Amino acid sequence: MKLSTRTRYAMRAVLELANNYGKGPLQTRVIAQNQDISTKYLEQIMAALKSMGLIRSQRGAKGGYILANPPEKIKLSDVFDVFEGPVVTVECVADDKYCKKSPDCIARHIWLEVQQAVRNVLQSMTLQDVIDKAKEKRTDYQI
Amino acid sequence: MKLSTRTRYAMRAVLELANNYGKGPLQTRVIAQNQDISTKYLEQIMAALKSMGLIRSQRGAKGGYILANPPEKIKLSDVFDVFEGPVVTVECVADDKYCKKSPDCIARHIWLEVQQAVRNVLQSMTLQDVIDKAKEKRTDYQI
DNA sequence: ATAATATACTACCAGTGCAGTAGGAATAAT
DNA sequence: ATTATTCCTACTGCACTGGTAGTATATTAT
Repeated sequence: MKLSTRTRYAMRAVLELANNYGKGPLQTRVIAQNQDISTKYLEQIMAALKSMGLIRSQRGAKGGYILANPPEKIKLSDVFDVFEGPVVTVECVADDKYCKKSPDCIARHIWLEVQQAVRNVLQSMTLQDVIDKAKEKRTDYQI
Repeated sequence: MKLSTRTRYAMRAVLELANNYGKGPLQTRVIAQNQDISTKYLEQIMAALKSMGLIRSQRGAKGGYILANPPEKIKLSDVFDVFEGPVVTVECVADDKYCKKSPDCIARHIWLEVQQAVRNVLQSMTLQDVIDKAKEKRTDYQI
């Protein structure tokens, strides 16, 4: 049970955008440099984030990306779901018709609890919350 | 973020063993039939569970598998870790030397919280707890 | 002994997703 | 026109997943 680099990079990228919110577009190249990621790879990740409506783009010189909504309106689960999907554990948890045993299934109940725990964490935090926490921790905070 | 069938099948298998605890060994074939899994595939899963010391085997006719410890001594996380590993989210959460940024890293903190949430659920429940919960729910409980 | 039953071990395989690399086209600012 | 940037598409190596298959070995029952 491991996160993909896509998800990790996406989270860092939107956190950078959140940190830069209100200061104009931020370029993929800059984010990639800050995070030490392949620019070309990050490009694809940004495209996915855009297609999900999480970020907006500005093409051409001095272009880049900005958050589609203010950082306090974006939950971490919104970012998480782009690549990890809404399903956290198994299909039958998301779709109770997936298996006829579902209603009585003990195993399903276990994974349901795990999933709820994860979603609780990610839905209860916004990008702004994370930025704030970092700022209060230290002035020269890193993302 | 999805569980492998290995983990799901493993959990169901040990729950069956827990349910059968004290009644002698249970065969792979029987479990596979109950759970509608390929017997050969389950064999490999059982082998892994054995190599991790979670279950014991009895070879030959009337053989099969039994739990290495009573069901109230086995946590769900013990089973989970066999295939999903101790790491739930990213390497840097398990090993703080993985990345030099770790101490100040905000992103890492997020995944750390997610991981804790998952482990809380799985470490707080034993196989016996799950069986008990199923029994109190209905008499003709299924695993 | 022998047959039947079960685990143990090893090899193999097709499909999928991951983690990129690469090249060029479209667009916007200077 | 030049430069900077997103956009789009294709490709690739590799590891993992989810199995299938065959054979060897151990144990029990007859």
